[in-house]
Parts: sequence; C-alpha cells; structure tokens
Amino acid sequence: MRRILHVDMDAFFASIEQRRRPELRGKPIIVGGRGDPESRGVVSTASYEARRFGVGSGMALRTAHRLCPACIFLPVDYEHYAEVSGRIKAILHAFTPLIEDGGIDEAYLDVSEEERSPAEIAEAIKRRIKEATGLSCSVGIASNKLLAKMASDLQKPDGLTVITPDDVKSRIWPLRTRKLVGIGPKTQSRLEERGIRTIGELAAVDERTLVEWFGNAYGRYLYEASRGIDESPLVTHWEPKSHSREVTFEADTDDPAFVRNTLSKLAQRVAEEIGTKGYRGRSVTVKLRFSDFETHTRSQTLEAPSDSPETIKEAASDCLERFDISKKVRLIGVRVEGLHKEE
DNA sequence: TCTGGGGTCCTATAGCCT
DNA sequence: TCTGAGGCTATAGGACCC
Repeated sequence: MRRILHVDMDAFFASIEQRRRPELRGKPIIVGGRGDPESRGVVSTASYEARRFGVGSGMALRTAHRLCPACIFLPVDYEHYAEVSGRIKAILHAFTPLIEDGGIDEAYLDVSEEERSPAEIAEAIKRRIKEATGLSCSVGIASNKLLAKMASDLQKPDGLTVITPDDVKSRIWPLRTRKLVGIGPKTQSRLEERGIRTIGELAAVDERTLVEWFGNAYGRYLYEASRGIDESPLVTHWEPKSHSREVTFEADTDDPAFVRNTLSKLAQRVAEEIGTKGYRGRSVTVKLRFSDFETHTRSQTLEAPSDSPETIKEAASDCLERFDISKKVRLIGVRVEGLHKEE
C-alpha cells in the first residue's frame, strides 16, 4: 500500500501578509484583487478571523466588504507568495524527490519507500516549514492522493490527519458530496435533485447509473472516488499545455477600439511570455464575457506553431472579428494552446 | 447584486478520411 | 457509387481546481 502525504498551507496568502506585517496579526484580513473593496475582484484568501464574518474564497470583494466592513483588504502580491512557495517546495524536496506540485500552496509526497513513518515525516515537515517561514500547514496521510487531500482538509488549521481505507465509511461517507474532490456546485445540485446529499449516499449508487447520469469518465470517477479508490500516480514533472491572459474591465464597455486595443496588448504579452520560455503554440483562442456573464470563445489554428507576437495578434484579431458583439463586454482574454518547446 | 485569473480535462458536434 | 462505421482533428462550451 502506498503512503501519500498531502501538505496544504493554511490560509496561505492571508497568513503570509500577517507574518510580514505583525500589526495585521489577529485581525480579519482579506487578500484579493487590487485590495480595493469597491473595485471588481474576488477574495483569494480570507484570514480565519475574517471567515467568522462569513467571508470565503471566490466571493466578490464588494460582498465581502458588506459582510465585514471592518475587514482589512489587501492586494494579491503573487510574486511574493510564489517566492515563499518556492522555499516551502525546496523544504519538501529534502524529504523526497517524489513530489507532485498541487499549485502555489499545496503538494503531494510519496513516502512509501522512506524509513521513517509517514506521521514522523509529517511532523518534521510541519516543524521545518514553521521554522523557515513562520507559517502553519495541514497534512493528510493516506494510501492515495484523493484520501490524503481529504484528510488534510478534515482538521484545519495546523492539522495532521491519517485516513486508512477502513476509515472511509466513518469519516468520509458522512460528509456532504461537495467535499469530494471533483464535485463542484453544479454536480452537487444535480445530485441533490436526486436526493443524494452525502458521499455515502453517492457510494450507494451503482456504477452503471452514475455513468448514465454523468457520462463515462466522470461517472466512473464518482463511483470510485466515493469509495475512496484512487490509483492515480503522482505527476512529478509536467509541461504546460496552454498559456493565457485575460482582464475584466472595471466597467463593462461597448467601445470597439478599446476592446481591440486591450486584445492586442494581451496577445502581445502572451506571445512574449511563451517565447521567453522557449515555447511555440499551435492555436489561438479569444474569450469574451458579456455584461450578462455569458462567455463565448473563438479559436483559430495557426499555419505553423508560432511565438511571433505579430502572428498571434493577427490570429486573435481574426477571432475577435467572428464575434457578434451586441452586448457590452465585461472580460476579454487570449489563450495560446498546443504548446511545444522549440528545438 | 455579485460573480478574478490561470490552468486542466471532458464532452459534443462537425468535417474529413479510410 | 453508395452507405456506414470508426478514427482523427478542429472547434465550442462546461465543470472543476487553486
């Protein structure tokens, strides 16, 4: 049986801000957007003090401000958080090279071949991260990634939770379906329409039925995941498949020149960024979101993979021409897909 | 009234080819 | 030549993750 650790930083962005600005410690703070509760943006991370007011990730900053007028709003300083993240990942690499990066604030470690027990390793990791950064994390230990991740979520903050296959019935099945990795708000409500509210109730549905309801790949995934089954390996190295930049306008716009100009800048930026990293892309996609939040895309395959700003801007501009723009535009974005490293 | 930005993966459909 | 089955690619949209 494998031994997998999931390390998840507690309220990462907010905790970093409270570390570097001691006057913020113990206060309700919200990190998101440009840090202005009057402008468009969402909450990236709320400190535990702010969560008591009902503020949570993904919430509009304006809504968070209404719930908690006393909260302190800070802009996202992504570069700084990435630097802290890098130091934490370096610490983890000292324990094993078998690491899957799970984003800026989490990672999976396969410690199956280590001499020390997973719990000893987890304790040591928590101690080292605390010493080096002053930050706390929660660690889940299980026989696969799925259960390790759910375990790390069971006791937060500063938790250390072990889940064995025998624990699935008692500790996973009572949870709401939304807690299962891969179930978002849409699937949760589709399940509730059928009277399924807990992971245990989901596990009672046979595989054929789930495939009928949700299609082949997702139906099978739900069948296995609800039972705590997950054979997926750790992915220790991966190459990007796409790269994109998008902006939401501070106010919806119907100025075509402004939209075209913004698109050109985004395309220029995406081209430079992939080129700098030595990639070329095969296709270009333009995304528009209108004032009613309807989102549409148009894409075009290039004659040959490219990182040329001119080529990518031209393709993006052609895509934009194919839209019927009769509503105000809220967001515009450019994505380059099919990335390959040039020789 | 609100609903960011940067990704991944899956599904459906349509066209083309064998 | 017609018809159909599949495979493959391009395109558009949707759900989910941090």
